[in-house]
Amino acid sequence: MGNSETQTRQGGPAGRRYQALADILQDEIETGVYPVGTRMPTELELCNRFSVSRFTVREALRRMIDNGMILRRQGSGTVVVSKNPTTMFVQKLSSIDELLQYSIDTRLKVENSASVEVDAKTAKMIGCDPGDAWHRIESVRYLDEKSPICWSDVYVRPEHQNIADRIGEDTTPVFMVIEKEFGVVAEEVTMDLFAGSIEESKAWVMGVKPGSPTLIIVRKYKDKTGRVFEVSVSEHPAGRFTFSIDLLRSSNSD
Amino acid sequence: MGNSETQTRQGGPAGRRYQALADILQDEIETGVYPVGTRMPTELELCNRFSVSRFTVREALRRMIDNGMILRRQGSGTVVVSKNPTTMFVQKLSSIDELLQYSIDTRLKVENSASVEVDAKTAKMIGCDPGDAWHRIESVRYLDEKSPICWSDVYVRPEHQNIADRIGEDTTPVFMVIEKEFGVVAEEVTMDLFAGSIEESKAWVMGVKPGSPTLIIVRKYKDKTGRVFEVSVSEHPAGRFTFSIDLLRSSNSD
DNA sequence: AACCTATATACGTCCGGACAAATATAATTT
DNA sequence: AAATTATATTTGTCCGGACGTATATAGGTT
Repeated sequence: MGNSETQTRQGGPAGRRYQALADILQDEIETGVYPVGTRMPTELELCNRFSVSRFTVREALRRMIDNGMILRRQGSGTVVVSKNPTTMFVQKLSSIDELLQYSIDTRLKVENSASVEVDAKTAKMIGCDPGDAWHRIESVRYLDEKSPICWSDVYVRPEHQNIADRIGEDTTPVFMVIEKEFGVVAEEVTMDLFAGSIEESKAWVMGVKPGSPTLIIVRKYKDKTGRVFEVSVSEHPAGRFTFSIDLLRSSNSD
Repeated sequence: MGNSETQTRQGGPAGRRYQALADILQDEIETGVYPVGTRMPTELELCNRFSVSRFTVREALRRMIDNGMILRRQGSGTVVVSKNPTTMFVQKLSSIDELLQYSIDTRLKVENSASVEVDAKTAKMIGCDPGDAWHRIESVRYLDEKSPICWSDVYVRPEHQNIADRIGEDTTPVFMVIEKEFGVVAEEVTMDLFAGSIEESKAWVMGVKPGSPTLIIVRKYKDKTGRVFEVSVSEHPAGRFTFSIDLLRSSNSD
């Protein structure tokens, strides 16, 4: 990268200099020049070695941050945290509806609402201890009057139990009602999807044969302290519902 | 932002100037000063209006890009694409394994490999026209010798059919073999999950009763032109497999 | 040895300037 | 009017410099 006279990139490979540098550094990490856990050269050292400005170095490192290969801390330095670029694919959810994957005109109808002590089986499914006190709202989600999509058991904390009255009023998701009403914010949502058989009581409501296949989705909503403030267990009889995910290769242009 | 004398941030609110600017601009977008679909002021105009350098403006706009509010194109300008910061929840897949959700020590065993013309039912499932020519690789994924996890039908383009020999050699995912072998790159992956009943022939191999519930996952791999170059249909008998998604509220400060 | 302090180090923020590359616009030609 | 060309506009890349702020290190104190 001879840069004696000016910086006019004449003769250069039409390339982004920082990208070329990022490629080199990534390669050096992969080949073990900078092992994971160790510290990389400082910005100034990289500037001197490659005869580029700090801007170029920082731009290169910025990309490597996005790729999850390095981690930087002011005053400390740059640490290698991964040998190969991570976050290959990214899913972006642009709205709550995409998260829940229901069109806004579906509606919950509450079948039952009561405080319960969860049994062992449920405790395992929703990820709490047996005997914990939760308020369970049993409901059915309808597309229209005659078309039940899924059975949904919503578990909320006892102190939030009065939100049960609000369910079905409009199409607002339950966790958003809690957010608005009690000020908690869902910082993390985990979803588990697996297949199962529908039990007799629910099968009757859903209009399918007992034991027929269902897609079970367990959603756990956590606030920033990591405390789960809502768990929902939805059972979708086969053919009623498809869960779709669209993953795009992250545009970090490796 | 009175900045008449110098840039030495003396008296300044200890603040990141670009962040303050980003906040202002985001607020102006939300309040309709720059409606969605219209073009925002140029960098130079923002520099003048706020008496900051281009660096600061670009840094602010960069954050708004990450938030999905604006879109920029060289030579063209900056367009508002969203009123409020989108991507409320972001899923990051740190590796291919997370995408496939199998630990690296699972292994595919090919049961059958042949060119087929897809029938109507399969065509609908994998999203192509009936009669289209694909090469189908039927296989079973094992955790160890005795533990089948799922049945997997992998459809690849006829011109890629010879990769069938490579499956099972190591634990590399099929689409990565195609990527490496033929140079195509998966730019987008869509996944559909739903419940179904396992058919008799597969049930026998998987060691479950015919008609028992399964989690069916259909994965479509597209290159950058949008052409699907691989479709895999995996059937996981109930109890064998859980698909987990972890969504984090995107940390774009706001 | 444990604690505090001064210093050096390294990343973060911000400026001004310059040229490159892509796009849009205006002018010209056909 | 349509197509082509020239020009202006706008973002992208890159430089050198300056100072702020957080962290680590070395030194001194208790």
